[in-house]
Amino acid sequence: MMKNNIFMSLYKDYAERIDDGTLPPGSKLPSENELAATYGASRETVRKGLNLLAQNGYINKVKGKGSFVLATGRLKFPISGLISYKELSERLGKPSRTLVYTTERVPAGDTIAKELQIEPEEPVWKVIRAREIDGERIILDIDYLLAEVVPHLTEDIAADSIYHYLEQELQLKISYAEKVISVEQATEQDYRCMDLGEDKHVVVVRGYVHLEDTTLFQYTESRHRLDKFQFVDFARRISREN
Amino acid sequence: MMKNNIFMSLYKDYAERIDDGTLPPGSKLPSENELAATYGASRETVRKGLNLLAQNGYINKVKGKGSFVLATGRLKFPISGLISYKELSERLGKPSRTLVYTTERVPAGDTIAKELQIEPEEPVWKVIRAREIDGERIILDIDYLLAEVVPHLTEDIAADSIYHYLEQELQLKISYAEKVISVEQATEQDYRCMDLGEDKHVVVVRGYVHLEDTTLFQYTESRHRLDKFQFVDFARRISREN
DNA sequence: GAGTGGTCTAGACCACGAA
DNA sequence: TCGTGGTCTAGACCACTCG
Repeated sequence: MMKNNIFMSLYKDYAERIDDGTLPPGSKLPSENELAATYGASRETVRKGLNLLAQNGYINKVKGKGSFVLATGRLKFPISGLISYKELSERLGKPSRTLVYTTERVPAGDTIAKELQIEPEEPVWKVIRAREIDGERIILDIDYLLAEVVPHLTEDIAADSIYHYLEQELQLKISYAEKVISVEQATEQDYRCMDLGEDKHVVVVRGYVHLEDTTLFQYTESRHRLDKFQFVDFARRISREN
Repeated sequence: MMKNNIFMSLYKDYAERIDDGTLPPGSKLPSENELAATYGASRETVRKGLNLLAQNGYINKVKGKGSFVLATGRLKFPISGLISYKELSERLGKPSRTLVYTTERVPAGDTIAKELQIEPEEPVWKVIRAREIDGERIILDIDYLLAEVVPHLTEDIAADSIYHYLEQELQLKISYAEKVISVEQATEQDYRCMDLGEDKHVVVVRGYVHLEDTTLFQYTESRHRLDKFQFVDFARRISREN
């Protein structure tokens, strides 16, 4: 059951030590040769792990000098990338609650069918949840999942973590997602299900989630209150040499 | 002068063919062994190039089947990642113009000194530019660059591309950036320098850009009109084994 | 079973930084 | 010069898909 990738072990070892502050920003990691020795692995394998750390903003590699821990983690508590709300809130460690408004199996309908690229009659699971932080309903998540892929769903699962259920119970392999962030007029539903102030707008994060075989199986609208919305992105520059 | 990385050539070859539609979504790429043969390279080297394509949302790799072109590119015209406005507008192909309001060398001042983690007296270049698309000033970019790193700057450079100047002329190695997206009240300056409608808010993208040696040398505020703002993100799920 | 991608190895040569 | 990371190789074994 355990996965024994050496490079993934190395990645997790160091990601953890950097996250919890054992390795403070500016620290120097052991050289690739040293790591190869301590992990009993080849240098190329060590490099795979280190490159993963670099991509995710944990370290910076400098030719001739070594690998160094970045300070990014300090303000990394918000998030980019493909992560579930449960995983996120666990990292934040803030008092947080999920209110489930809807968990029902319905035909997709024209609008959603277009987003999921299916027929309007096709059955989907429709889940509506509000995320309450510090006593205010800040985020409204509206999820649509292909019923063909996810045959069963309950309010209890929706209240906990749908992703956890999909990956652990159904053994689905979630591969990648496209997200589009924009700002739109608040709807009637937004006013009803969230604690909006006077703002007429909400930030909308649309997510299109795909399985390993590229099946588009989930469409999500995550609607955020303007004043509480924040999105953090870490980006490396691709070399522009000719 | 030319950089001859084999894996980078492969990446650029296929990125281009996917961008321009020569390879439509769903197409199957040659197998890794075939690519190794045609590029006269080892399989590991080919895999480096393919993994880059996968990370950037061009392809999806499936064990036992092959690598396939994703449809993501179709709605990829907006952007995530670390890319200059000039590179972006060239991809979009829309009529676009840059208005330079300010190009001056000044002491950082308290606010900017804090963002750039320097002393308030330290000199910085302050550049203010509006981006006009379809005849409307949609984006207001306010850049601060360490004068110690960038000794000279002109309005002509600001009107063209600062990044191009930094990388090509000054040979600076831009490595990574953190971006934070949020929504804030529009300022007096926003109203003066942009064509805002009735909206009281703007989307603010703060960027902290670092060199290879992790020097923080640029702080940017990119202020966008609500109704024109869009941010696209491609994310792969990190395996959650264990 | 043949073909595919995923992981790993034990070497090699290079470019860069520091002493 | 020596240690560092960057690139590359030629092979190996595995897990998966498909006919």
